[in-house]
Amino acid sequence: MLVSEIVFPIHIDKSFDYAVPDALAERIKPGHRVLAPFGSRRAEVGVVLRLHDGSGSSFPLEKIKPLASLLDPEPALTLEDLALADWMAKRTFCSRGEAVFGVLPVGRMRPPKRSVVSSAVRESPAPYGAPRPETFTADQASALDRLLPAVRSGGFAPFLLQGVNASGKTEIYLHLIEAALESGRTAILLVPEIGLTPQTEAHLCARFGAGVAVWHSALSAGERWKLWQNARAGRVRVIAGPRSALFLPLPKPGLIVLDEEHDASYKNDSTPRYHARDAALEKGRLYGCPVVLGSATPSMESLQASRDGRLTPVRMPRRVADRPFPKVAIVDMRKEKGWYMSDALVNGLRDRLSKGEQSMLLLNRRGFATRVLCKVCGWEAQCPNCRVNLVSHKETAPGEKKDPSSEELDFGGTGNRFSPGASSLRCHTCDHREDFPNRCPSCRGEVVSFSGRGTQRVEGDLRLLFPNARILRWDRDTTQKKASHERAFRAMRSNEVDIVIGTQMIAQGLDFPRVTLGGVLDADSALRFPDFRAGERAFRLLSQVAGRVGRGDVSGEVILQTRHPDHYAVKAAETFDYDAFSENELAFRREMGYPPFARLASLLLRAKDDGRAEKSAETLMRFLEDRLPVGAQALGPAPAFHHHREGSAQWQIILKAPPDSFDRTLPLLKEYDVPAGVSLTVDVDPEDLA
DNA sequence: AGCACGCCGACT
DNA sequence: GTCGGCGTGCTC
Repeated sequence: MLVSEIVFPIHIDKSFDYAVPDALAERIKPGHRVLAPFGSRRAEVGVVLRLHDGSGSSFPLEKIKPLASLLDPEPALTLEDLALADWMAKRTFCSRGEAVFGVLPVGRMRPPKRSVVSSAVRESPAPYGAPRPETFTADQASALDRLLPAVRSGGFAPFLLQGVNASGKTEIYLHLIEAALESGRTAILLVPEIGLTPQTEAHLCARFGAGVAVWHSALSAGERWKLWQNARAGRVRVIAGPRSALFLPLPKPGLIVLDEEHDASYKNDSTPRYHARDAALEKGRLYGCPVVLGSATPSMESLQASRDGRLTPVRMPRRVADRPFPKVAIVDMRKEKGWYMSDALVNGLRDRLSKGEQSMLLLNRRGFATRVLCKVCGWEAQCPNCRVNLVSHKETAPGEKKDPSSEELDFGGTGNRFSPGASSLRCHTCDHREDFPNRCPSCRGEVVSFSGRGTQRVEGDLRLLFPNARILRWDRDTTQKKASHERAFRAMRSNEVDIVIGTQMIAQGLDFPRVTLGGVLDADSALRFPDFRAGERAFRLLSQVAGRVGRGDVSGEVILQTRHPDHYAVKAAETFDYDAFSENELAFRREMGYPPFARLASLLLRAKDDGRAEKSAETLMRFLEDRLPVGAQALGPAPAFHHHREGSAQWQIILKAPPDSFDRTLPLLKEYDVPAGVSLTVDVDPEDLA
């Protein structure tokens, strides 16, 4: 009897044996998607791991059921993909089934009834594509000398391309992609979640025309399916997209590029919690193709890997056209009396307005006021689920706007008058929403007040300060709709904006040549985060803002407002000195035993009842302490950063072990029985410790 | 992960 | 008296 070993996308680490009907026996292969009866479910999607004659089956053969059907004519996964899933299951501590479906972005989709006929993958090249440059800078030329031979000859080769902002990394990527295509292979370009700018897309289309596809997270199921089919049929030669684009089935991959490799969005935030950087390297190893990690400010992990010889370093230290770095001014806010905008910043804004140049302000908090409280009794608005501060948001009153489709890009004067009636309170952790209270819910007093400042409030202040300026707010609230990113981008490029105020998302990768002033309103916000990566994130944020400024012909200026002007991350950002920063940072990580000199796993125990969660964490702690290999530590248990979340309580244990013993530490968890009513989440190599 | 089976509270 | 809460146990 022919028996197939099937996995399902479920959290148990088991495979299930099914009999293969004779009609399928000839066609079925490992990697095939199948439909099979599973428990009470009539037809569940599973994937074939292997086929055997049944003699090795651990399940009584007389009890096995037959498969219902094959879902696709050909296997959805190659043997290499299955190997990649095996790697992922071990690496991220998930089940094989979860990993298999993790490397299959169309996993549970059913093929449409009518077969998908597809022509061009992508419409005509977009408008502002750059022509292929005739010459390269010296840095670009020497980088290509190192990278091109690896792409042309094929075979696994891992690189770290460290190029300062505006050193011309994108051009290197395009050139390498071209080389991969010329040798008859395909290329994958990974970008951060919000990092695929219309520019990059346009560059790719202009250069490679049809055959370029973009894997958006916003694609509909049908579009995903179609793109996946097109990729496997060989109609896609270049794919660009966020982390899951890595798993599109391009035949003969010849190059994987991971741009902004330091970016936290490469870590998948649900099971399987893989890091696309590690997965890309593993895929390159399995398929035999070069992998290029690019960044202006590499992660400490990749930097250390390049020092250990696990990545080949390639550096581009100079900006194109020897464009000068912007002048960076650090403003010590402890010496500023009064307002959150320093005189230097206000004067800078006024100056750019008079010259018709653009300014960009960064504040890492959206909404209006970050805290809402009662001045009489001290009550403070908190999320009922998460017990974190609720943030007030001004809502657009119905009827206030004539054209609802343009409401998120509002250049009109809504003013700064705060009207509680048109406000809501929102939880930024779980998205709980409620109305702004007219009276204090606790003491019925009328003086409900607010403090702290988000982008919405700054936007209002700017409108009061500069009534004639065209101001654009750019954050998650204003870019919820599909086209709004693109529209904001075009508004900036076509000079319809004088001042843009936004969160993180404006600091990344965008190229606005007219911006000559950058301001970071609160440079310390990243430093305050209780995490060992706080310094790294702060330095990167500051240098990213600086990198957005002065990209045109006019040189730029950056103002960093801080209360820690002497912090090494701030000092290093002042002089664009990644090397100085990373020396300090690596020394700190080594001393404290943090990554990259150790590996971490965050263990989260969650239960309805706080006491039960705590107790189970203590039990797990004792279990681990009795079994940990030398050098490994378990820290905690402590209330998790988000102690209360969606009605449950969470306790956390941090596992910490030197890289060589980490792999022996993790499997201990398999032997631990999680008590009833408690759930254990394991996040290996967490990007943040929450 | 789902989904069914199985034992205790507030409603027609 | 039922409808339904979610604890727990199983899926080839």
